[in-house]
Amino acid sequence: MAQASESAVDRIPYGLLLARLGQESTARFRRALRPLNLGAQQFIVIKQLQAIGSCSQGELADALGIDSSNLASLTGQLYARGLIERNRDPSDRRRYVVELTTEGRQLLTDADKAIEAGEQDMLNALGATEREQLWDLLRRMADALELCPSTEVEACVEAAGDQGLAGPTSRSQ
Amino acid sequence: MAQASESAVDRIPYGLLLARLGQESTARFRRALRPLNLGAQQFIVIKQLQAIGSCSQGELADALGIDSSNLASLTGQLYARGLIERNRDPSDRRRYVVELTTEGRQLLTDADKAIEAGEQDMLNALGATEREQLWDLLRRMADALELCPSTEVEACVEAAGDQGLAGPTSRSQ
DNA sequence: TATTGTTATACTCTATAACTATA
DNA sequence: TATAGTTATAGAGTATAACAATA
Repeated sequence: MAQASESAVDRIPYGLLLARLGQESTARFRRALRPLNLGAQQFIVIKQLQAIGSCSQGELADALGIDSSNLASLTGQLYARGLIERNRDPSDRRRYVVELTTEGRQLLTDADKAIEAGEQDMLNALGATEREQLWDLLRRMADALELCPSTEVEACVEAAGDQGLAGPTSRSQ
Repeated sequence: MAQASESAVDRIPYGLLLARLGQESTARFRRALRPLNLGAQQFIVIKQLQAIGSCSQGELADALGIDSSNLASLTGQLYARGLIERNRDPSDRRRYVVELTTEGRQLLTDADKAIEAGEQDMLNALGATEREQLWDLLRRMADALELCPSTEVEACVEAAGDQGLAGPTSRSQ
């Protein structure tokens, strides 16, 4: 492995590239979503909710790596706007089960359109194959960090191996 | 489970993955750098400065995609702490030429060590070859967006417009 | 007592406009 | 007039602690 240890200087660290690219992406979200009166974090929350389906606020906060206290205010705003529904879990009344409403899904459709252009523009330098590569690499990083799960299962399973072990949605932590 | 509008749903968009991964990376920077009393953005600024060498604040702001008004306060803090030097460009006294000081370089060495663990942890899911792939893909995206240039040349390229000559900023490398 | 979610608060980061000093 | 940088300010995002209700 030629990890260029000659000088720690020559390369901007991965995390820095990731941080800047992420900030750029967030900025594009903000600009694109402003006409919809939707904040970047609000979008991220409902988009994630769309991906994993209904879950508790704690699970959602965990999936997004957002502090639960901050998620509380986000879900509060989304609920006030009728984009999500919140119901107490009958088996544990402390838990709030959150879920997209029809309005939420509709807005998400508009939001997806709104961010499309900026999205494509950011990927402009890469060909189709490379985009797939990038997707795969980012997804695997996110999976390993338990960030932005694609399915409800991933959201709840700790570090269960990807193969076979998918049995019951054991929720132990 | 209703097969609801999954049409455009199937995938979390690139930008969302990028945004979350970037936020995670920034969060790790913050935690790792706190003992050094260095903010994430402060680190990003001096790290970028290390990469491209001395340049004007405007060029630096442009390279990082940070608004120049915000960069002004960042460089103010860094200067107050003796991490960077600021000198007026003799040929245009409006311009501030910023540059790392010896102390700045030293702190950067410590900062690099501090973020190392979190950096590796984030890349844990990827093998050596895949890390190189990821680096290449991210770098090309950033290059196309003129973000986080690796060299001074890249940082100044966009400034090509009102120039009849390469001017005083040209410094081959 | 531990956990789910809420409120409050402080801090960091981002965006915009008004201002200065040079050009 | 236009440009480089600064200041001020409002808004968005993050981190922590204290709290209520439930388990």
